[in-house]
Amino acid sequence: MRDGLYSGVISELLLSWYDDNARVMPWRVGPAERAAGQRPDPYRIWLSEVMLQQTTVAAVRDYFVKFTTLWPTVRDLAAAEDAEVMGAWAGLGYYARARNLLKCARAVVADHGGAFPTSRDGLLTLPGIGPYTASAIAAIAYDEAATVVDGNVERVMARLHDVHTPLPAAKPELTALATEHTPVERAGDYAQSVMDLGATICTPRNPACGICPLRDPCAARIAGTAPDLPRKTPKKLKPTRHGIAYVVRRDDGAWLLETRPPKGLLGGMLGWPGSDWGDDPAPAPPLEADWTTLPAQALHTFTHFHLKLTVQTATVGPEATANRGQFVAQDQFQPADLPTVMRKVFDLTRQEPDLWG
DNA sequence: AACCCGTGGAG
DNA sequence: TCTCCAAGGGT
Repeated sequence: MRDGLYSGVISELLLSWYDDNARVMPWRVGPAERAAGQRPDPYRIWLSEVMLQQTTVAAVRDYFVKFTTLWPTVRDLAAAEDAEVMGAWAGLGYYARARNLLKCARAVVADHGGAFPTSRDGLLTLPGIGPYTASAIAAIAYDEAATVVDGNVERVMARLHDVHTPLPAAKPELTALATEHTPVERAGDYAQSVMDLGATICTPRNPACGICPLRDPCAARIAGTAPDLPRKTPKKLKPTRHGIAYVVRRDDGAWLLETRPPKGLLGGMLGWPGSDWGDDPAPAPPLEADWTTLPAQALHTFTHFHLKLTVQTATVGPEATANRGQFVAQDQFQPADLPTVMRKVFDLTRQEPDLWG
């Protein structure tokens, strides 16, 4: 072991800290329930871990409660309609997760008798479960000594060992270090302890080294480099794309909406018909109408580009037919089912009091 | 391997 | 305001 940091020392410090400081979350089994012999439900662990991919605990909490209330078991989820699940996921982002969530639930029911595989390798075969999530479920739900490597673990390892290699090149090195520290016993608690530490003490900015359980062995704290680690290769700047969104309302109150193609950006989600998004896309109105252009644009930033959407509106008669999408009755449309950029478009139309007559 | 894929909060 | 970024996976 490099740096003289024996794995047992680190995991013991972290587990001891975790026993007193574990955060309370709806998907966690607390100490009292654990003492009573209760084990984590693999379905709930899986659901929480998928929701937590690149997403904060605060953002996930309400969605987790909603999903487990609507669908208490993996069989319930597997039997749900696609549109129901996509609508329930709306607002949480990274919608491929929701598509894979359904695929995975249905695979668990169809191919595994309704029970999740109990090993990391078995979990890895399922859609939406990658190296991190497979390790997390195996460790937390089944006590397998799998090593969990997420952004928190990478940051803690980079600081503990003062690794200056920038990410993502440093990933193999940080993974190896994390593996050396993973204990055979309580691997699930250990994994959660590192992630809790990263979320509350070993934070990206202004780490609280003074109260850190690893302050003594931490090489970066000793070197004074902790706030600057991990280093990262600079990322590209985001271009700005433009587009037109068309909001059509029929006399009877119905809205013209479309389900977007199943792959790519916002795949499978509900949205307003529109042009392509690019440098100067061609207009693509879904029907012939007397269009009104709203004074304000909808502004939204995705992972890799900014978007400025011009919003055009029209009211049409009962006989109107569109070349795209379908009319949805007023009482069957809920703005909460829209991804955020589409909800912003909707909100802009609500700011025009005289718009719909 | 590099790129694609959302969102809201923190500073 | 703007940048960073959070319990990544798929392709």
